Amino acid sequence: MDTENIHCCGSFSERANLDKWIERLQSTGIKLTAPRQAILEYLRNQSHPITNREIYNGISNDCDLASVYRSISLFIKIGFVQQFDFGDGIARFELVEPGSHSHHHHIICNVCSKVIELDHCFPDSLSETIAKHTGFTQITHKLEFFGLCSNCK
Amino acid sequence: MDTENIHCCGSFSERANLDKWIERLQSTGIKLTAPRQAILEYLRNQSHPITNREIYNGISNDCDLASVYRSISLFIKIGFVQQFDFGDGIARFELVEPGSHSHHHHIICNVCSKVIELDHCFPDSLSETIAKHTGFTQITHKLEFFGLCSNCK
DNA sequence: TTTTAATTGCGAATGCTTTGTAATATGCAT
DNA sequence: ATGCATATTACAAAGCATTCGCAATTAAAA
Repeated sequence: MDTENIHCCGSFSERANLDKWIERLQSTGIKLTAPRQAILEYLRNQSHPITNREIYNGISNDCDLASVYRSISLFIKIGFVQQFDFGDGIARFELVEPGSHSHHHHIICNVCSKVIELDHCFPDSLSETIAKHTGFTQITHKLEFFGLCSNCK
Repeated sequence: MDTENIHCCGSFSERANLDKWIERLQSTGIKLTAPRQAILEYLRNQSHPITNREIYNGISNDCDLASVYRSISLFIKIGFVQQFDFGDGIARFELVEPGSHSHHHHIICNVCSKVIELDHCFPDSLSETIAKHTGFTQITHKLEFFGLCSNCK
């Protein structure tokens, strides 16, 4: 067992943070189950998008893989989780911290798959131009960057 | 059968255009086979990215599905074809017209899946900023827009 | 025409994801 | 606390895009 994790998960503020997620979950009317708690807690400790299988491996005996898929779908539906696509055919997921600036993108190294979170994005005027030009409304976008990280160049 | 296609495929300039692709293919040293010709010709008549299965259905008895996958991979490797990802887990492909402005994106209707090609993109300065900020080099990006088209709104 | 190597078709396998179902656990009312 | 109605789970199997192995075929060079 890993002392860093003992410290991390045992601290007061971290525990309080998890409780907030549990409260939010219960306020939606859906049931609080052991798998959902385990998944939320595991997601909370990640700094990059992770796959369903990574979640499953991370919480191992606590939950079946199919239940991870179902829980994640549910979390997306209620806005707890955001899906990202790094172009390798495997969906990745990240917790959406309430109140934070959740809109962001990533840059992924083509060689070692290192991921860095980005706050950068293009100005809204681009979407507005596209709206005018195409007649589309409620425009969203998926944007990810790729390249060679400083270690692999 | 569709008169528009008869006109399109039978015209002199269109035939010349196909011949150009065949010449380019042969100049790379790889073999000119019936499946590859059929796939190139089918791709040439599309105005939006299409899936491997759509190609297979479009050329039907001329080629096995596995060969479509293999040919498309090859075409990507030699720069004839570009891959796009619309977020539904099915890869889509488009012919790269030589000499044309090939870098572009799409906007896809969330309801009816209508696709419109876009020339719009953000300025290079964004990638440069990200390069400075992350230390990454050779930065590329994947960008697609989503929304409600004028028919579905 | 012969030769050689690339390419194909076919079937099977892979890997991510979804679904059906009987058993179980949750939240609520009592 | 206890029982009930229902959501949720584990497990197994299926679905679907994609890849792979291999013998038969075909294109291009000799």
